[in-house]
Amino acid sequence: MNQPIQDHAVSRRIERGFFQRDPLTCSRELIGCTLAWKHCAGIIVETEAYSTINDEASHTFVRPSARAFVAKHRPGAAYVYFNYGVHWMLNVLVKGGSEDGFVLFRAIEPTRGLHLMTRRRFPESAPAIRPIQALCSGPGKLAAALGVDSRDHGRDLCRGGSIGFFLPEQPASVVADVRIGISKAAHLPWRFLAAGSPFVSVKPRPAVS
DNA sequence: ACACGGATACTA
DNA sequence: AGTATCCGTGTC
Repeated sequence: MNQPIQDHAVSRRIERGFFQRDPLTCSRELIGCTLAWKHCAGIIVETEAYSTINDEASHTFVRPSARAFVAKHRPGAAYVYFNYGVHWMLNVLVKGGSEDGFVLFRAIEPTRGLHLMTRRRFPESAPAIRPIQALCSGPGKLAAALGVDSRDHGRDLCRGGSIGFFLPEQPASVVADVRIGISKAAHLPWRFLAAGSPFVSVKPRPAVS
């Protein structure tokens, strides 16, 4: 259990240049990649894109502090914030392409550190059979399972070590859908999911034909 | 359907 | 200071 990242995976580590592109491209291409976070890891199965350009749902639209964050950090920096007084949200800054913005991580398929993630998510519970599909099936769940909090705000996710992103053996099949849980600019199809994955927060609505 | 709960950025 | 808003989850 808790095996370190394999050598072949290390060679597939995503470098900073990956995040020097626009939010939509990064959000789409991160689907199927592995997010490694210390002793835990999972396959990214759901993301959302937020842009600093004409996106009312982005923090940068109304928060000077978010705009300052974009200005001060390099692409690949973690943007972490507390929402609804309850949950931490993990984003990564993308910067230097046609548009700057963020990718919000909404769900991963857990692959490593399952016991640790389960303990973090259900600290008071006795060991019980939990549906693994629901362990990281939402941005708040994901951050809680990985132990993400304010200390990770601004962290460089491209420095190597036990935290980082890794390309899959082969590209995933990706589906696009509208973003979830937002009150503004909710019609934009900027949510990306691994096709058919049971580990997502909300299944995509069927495509209209 | 609803309670839970804090950071941020307003108004004054 | 007080108020409005917010990219959610679990339980009712």
